[in-house]
Amino acid sequence: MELIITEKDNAARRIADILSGGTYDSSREKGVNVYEWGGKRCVGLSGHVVGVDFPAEYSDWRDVEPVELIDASVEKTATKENIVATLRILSRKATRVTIATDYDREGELIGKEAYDIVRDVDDEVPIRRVRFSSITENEVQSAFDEPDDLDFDLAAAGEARQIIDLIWGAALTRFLSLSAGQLGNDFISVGRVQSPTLKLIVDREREIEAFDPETYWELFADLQKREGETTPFDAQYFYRDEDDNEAERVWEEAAASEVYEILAERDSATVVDVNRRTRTDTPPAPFNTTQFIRAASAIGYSAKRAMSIAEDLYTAGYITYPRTDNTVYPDDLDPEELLDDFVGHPTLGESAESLLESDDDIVPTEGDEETTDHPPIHPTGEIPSRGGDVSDDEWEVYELVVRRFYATVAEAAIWEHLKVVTEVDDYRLKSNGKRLVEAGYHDVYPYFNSTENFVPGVDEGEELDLSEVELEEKETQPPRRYGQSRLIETMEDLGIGTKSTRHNTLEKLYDRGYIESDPPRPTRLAMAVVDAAEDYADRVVSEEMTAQLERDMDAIASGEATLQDVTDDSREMLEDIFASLAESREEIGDQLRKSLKDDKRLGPCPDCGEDLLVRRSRHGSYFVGCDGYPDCENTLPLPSTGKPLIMEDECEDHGLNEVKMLAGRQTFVHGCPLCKAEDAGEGPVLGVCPDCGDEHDGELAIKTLQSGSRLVGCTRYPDCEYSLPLPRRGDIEVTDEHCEEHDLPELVIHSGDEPWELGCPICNYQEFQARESETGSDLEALEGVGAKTVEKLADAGIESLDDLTDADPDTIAADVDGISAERVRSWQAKA
DNA sequence: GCAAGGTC
Repeated sequence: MELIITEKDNAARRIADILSGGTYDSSREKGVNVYEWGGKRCVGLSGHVVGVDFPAEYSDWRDVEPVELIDASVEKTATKENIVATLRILSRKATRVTIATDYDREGELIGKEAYDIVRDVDDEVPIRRVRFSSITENEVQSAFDEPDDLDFDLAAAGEARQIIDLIWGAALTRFLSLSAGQLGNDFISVGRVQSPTLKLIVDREREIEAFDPETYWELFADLQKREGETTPFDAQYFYRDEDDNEAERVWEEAAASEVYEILAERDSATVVDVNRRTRTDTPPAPFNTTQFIRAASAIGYSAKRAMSIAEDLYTAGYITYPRTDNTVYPDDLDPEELLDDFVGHPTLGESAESLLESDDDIVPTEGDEETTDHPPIHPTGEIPSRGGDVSDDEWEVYELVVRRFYATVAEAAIWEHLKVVTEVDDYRLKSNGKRLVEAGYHDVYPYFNSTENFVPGVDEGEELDLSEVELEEKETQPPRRYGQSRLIETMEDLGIGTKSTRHNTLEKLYDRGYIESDPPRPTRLAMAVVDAAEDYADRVVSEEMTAQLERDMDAIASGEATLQDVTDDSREMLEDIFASLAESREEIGDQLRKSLKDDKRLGPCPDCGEDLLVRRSRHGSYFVGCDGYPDCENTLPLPSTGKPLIMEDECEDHGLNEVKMLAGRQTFVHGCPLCKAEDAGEGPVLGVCPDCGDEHDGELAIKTLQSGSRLVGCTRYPDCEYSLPLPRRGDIEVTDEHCEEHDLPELVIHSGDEPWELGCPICNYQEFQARESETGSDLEALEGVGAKTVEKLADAGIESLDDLTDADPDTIAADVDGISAERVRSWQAKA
């Protein structure tokens, strides 16, 4: 019995299909698919099934000095126990083992992990390795015809990376977290990839903060031919600067006005130069992961969402593997054959047909990167049905992948650029026109900007009408923040992270409270962490650490160095860092704590002048409290939905930062909490609060929230969160009748023609609850939905079955971890 | 409860 081991289930199934000619049987062993045919079994791992970690005695952060981690042993433990167990069982029956993991460094390491598991069971069975860069009949067959051995040096290079990342990451993360007293969920993390990425964002923010805008002026006018093509076109004033370059910006107002006065007086300009040239606009290269994310982001998908959709499309068999560095199609991809699959399709067919009609041979474009891992992302030829197999969003991303493939086999586009220079007295104007002469690939790939800019044909010496002269005052702008896809591209350029992890790294920075919003903006904590790292552990925020590691890994892979050499050197370097870090522990901790507080600061407390901070109550709800507490007890409420984000805008009346509530698609701007509190106001007091009245004299009052909805709540909110619901509409009348049981006035609601008696608000609520529990309605009633899921959904703004049925499953899946669009759809069907 | 790298 031969056992074939692949990196993932999907690959296992496809290899079984190819090698068995479609005759394999599949079964499940401990939840793992096993494919079997004629004396062979094939099983897929799930990437790494073992991971590195320190022994258990190092696990309590408070018991261990971070520096001790440097020399702690590093163990491998199973992280996917069912797969490891299955592998052990299958190995016992194997007479030969073939490792068929992905053809890259990490694949070699994953293969070595499988090798160790097999060897642990059987130290004799022959183990061989096959390598192929795409799972196609030809590649797989020839790989199995010429098997090779596992490359232990290459795997060791990967292991060195694991060890170095763990030791540096864990030791420095624990050091910073301990120094700032941030244990538990809010630890302060550092790592070889996340920290240089964070530094990119922080450095840009520093530039923005240091930016000093300068005023300048630009002049524009309209020109028009006197006969023929008389549509007006734009012209802009320019001059020659000291270096004899063309410049449009005028830095002195007086100079700008002088030009303006002259131009405004004149009504004609003379053409002094006409320059026409054509430019070839070559079609884009095939998609690797980074370029795919970039293109998807241009049509409105976040990196996370784009990858999640791509993974779904891949799993369903519509596109190839979405994690790849490769931008060169493999030889066995036949573009004509793939185009043929789309012929006749109602929306994708026409483009494919036009490409097939071309007389020239189809030669796909190539990017700079050619790797052995996987082919560039392209459609498989299996076409999903829109609205049936895939949602609208998934279709949009699928179409992008299809059209990108079209673009790579399409003709270049041709542009004609026309530059016209005109003269008015001594002043010059220029007009830049561009026209798409041959649309080429733009016809099949409409995602790039192909707008034309009209400038008519003119002759030198021709007189043109001049009108609409305008002088515009402008300011130089600070550099723009990096967008998510720009960050991922920059990471790739710097060589940090991998195709599979870059987008996750950004998510991690969000989770750790280092960045907020989109495009990401760093928090004060992020700036303090980068500051501290720059001062004491510069390596960990520099891309140079990865560059050095890559060199070291190459040395291990080529046999010039050993894993031991490299990890020893790295440990020594970290020892040095800790030597200087130790003395500054308190100073660093102070700085981090201060920035943590800065991230919560809204502005001055109107009562005492200390800082108002966003805080969290014991019950988990957010509110605004004073830093002067307990001397100052000033508090302000925040809405109960979502997580507060402090915005840059400040309230003019109170000098407080405005607050935005992040709740997935129900995200909204709350504004200045003090303004809101003043607007909302408290209505009449009804009676004693049943929760805290005895102890703290809390009273129940009718309150109007910023959303316009009303409730009966305790005057001591947020310290006391007791509340009762009130109807959305109608005027509330407080009657003289009192409920004997609760000693509260009965309420009457006036809306429409008939007033209705709500009665005592407590009785009313109890009756409501009784009805609720009878019908057993709402989210928890759904099968497979527990309290935890309800909580997750609430964070995304889904609080009832009604919300759920109205929501878009894909958006929910993108917003909430661990909930798939598929699951949401099944709930919607049941609801 | 630390990293980064696979994969879902």
